[in-house]
Amino acid sequence: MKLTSKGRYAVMALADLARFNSQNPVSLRDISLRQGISLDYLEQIFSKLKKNNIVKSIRGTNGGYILTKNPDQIKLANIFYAVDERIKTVKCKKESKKGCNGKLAKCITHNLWDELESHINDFFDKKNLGDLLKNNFETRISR
Amino acid sequence: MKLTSKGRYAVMALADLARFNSQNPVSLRDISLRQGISLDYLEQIFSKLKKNNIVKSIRGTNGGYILTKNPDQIKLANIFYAVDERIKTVKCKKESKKGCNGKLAKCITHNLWDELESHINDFFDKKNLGDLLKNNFETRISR
DNA sequence: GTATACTTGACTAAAATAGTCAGGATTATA
DNA sequence: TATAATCCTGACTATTTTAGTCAAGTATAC
Repeated sequence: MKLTSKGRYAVMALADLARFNSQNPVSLRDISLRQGISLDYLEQIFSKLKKNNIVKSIRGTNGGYILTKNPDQIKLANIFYAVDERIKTVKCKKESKKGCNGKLAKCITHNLWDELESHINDFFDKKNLGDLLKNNFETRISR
Repeated sequence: MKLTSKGRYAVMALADLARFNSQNPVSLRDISLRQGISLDYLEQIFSKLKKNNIVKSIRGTNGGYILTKNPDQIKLANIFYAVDERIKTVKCKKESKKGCNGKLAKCITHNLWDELESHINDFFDKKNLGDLLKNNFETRISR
């Protein structure tokens, strides 16, 4: 299973982008300062986000990044997928036609992980960037 | 997030134990051979399972391990907890009274991880060893 | 008393993660 | 047209985690 800071950073950065995104591009430098994420690391992450068509870039002075879609249309699952956060539970090493680890049948845990995996994928498939912003706002006004 | 082979091995080994457990203790050597898991590694794992009162041990020749309870009473959540597989999603490093990363508010992803965490915990809380054995049996007769 | 099995703690190799660093390309604007 | 702000790319590295291995026991059945 893999679910690490890279995915979290990606979501944080995109949420930041969505909030300060009013037509004008937002620079990674700004995101870096606001979110406390290393600029160099952000560059790595945004390179992947761009390849996956989640953001587009504008170079040069006053350049930066812009979301390609409405925040409501960007699923968290898409984001994780883009930065290589595969929701992968541990697999049996030598799965073959025979089964797991060369045994006759699938190992007893096999279906279990598959089931968990789809659970988590569903979770992220149902949430989009817009939800996150809305949720955050609600939390803030509720105190 | 952490969900690795150690947890999988623990579940596999305990399922094996449950199947071949007819009053008589089952040795780690047998489990090791049947499941293809290193004996030394199993010893580490069972040391934790014993501390957490999931199995009891019988030393000496013909010794081995026995489940302390009925398989139906052993939740997978208990097993993972025992072997230190915490279902921990990535946390914000410097969470303080102020919030995350020294910012004023909680970071926007904060609630998200909490929510995912309880989702996964629920999943493992609802499943027990007995379910797993039953499920595996059903799978096998259904083909 | 010997083989079988549990017990314990330290050690280690490999992989993954979380960055860092260096250099380059593009563009606004002064 | 020079310069600063950006994006862009790939290689490098330190740290942590994972998945073991190894060694030296102790207890017990036979």
